[in-house]
Amino acid sequence: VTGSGQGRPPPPFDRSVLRGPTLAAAGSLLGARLVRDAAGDLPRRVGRVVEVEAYIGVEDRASHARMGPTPRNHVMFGPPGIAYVYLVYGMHNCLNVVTEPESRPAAILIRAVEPLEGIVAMRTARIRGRPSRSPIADARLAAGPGLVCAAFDIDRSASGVDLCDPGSPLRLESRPADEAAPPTIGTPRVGVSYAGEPWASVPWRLIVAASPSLSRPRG
DNA sequence: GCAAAGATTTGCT
DNA sequence: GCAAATCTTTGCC
Repeated sequence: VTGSGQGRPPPPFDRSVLRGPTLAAAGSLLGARLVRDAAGDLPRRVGRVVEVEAYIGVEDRASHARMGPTPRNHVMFGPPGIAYVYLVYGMHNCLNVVTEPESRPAAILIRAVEPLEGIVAMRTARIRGRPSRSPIADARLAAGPGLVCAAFDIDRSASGVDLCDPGSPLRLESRPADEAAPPTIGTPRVGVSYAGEPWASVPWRLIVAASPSLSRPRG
């Protein structure tokens, strides 16, 4: 029905892209939107994906899938488009998007998003339960894998959620058609030196180079 | 059954 | 620049 306000909602992220090669999917994910629907007092939160990391196959010694299916990582061995959320260092949650066909374990870690909507809600979620001293700049609200989950209220209960389902309160949406694909570059992944070579050095961290919301270590 | 390290973030030296 | 916070998962006995 035309003229009835918003028009039809944006399409969810294309699952067939996620079913394909993980590095290509990771490139397509840059510029996409991470969306958390409004809930209670909190309005809708939207962020533009600007930093991701690929973890591909059991042979990738940096991947949680390297030891085969376990209670923690079994989602990685399932169908593409599903969220894999884990707890790291006993305190930070990290959000991944499962890729490639079922039984082939691979995932893309969402390392940083640029806040677009619901910035107040993101700041509220970041500060909740901790007396923050210095103020947080808008662009830095989700500038790291643990911070993305904190700003969007994502924890392990979201593991298994279908991020390509338009009805999911937490989901991915495609980059708007009127927005150009951002220039991107690849760099080594962060915090995986334990994996040894070549896994510690492969340039599977993809970033929107010009973004002010990249995670801290590199820019 | 226990010890060790981890796909991080923050605050202090 | 470095170490603490904090707890789950993994590896080895």
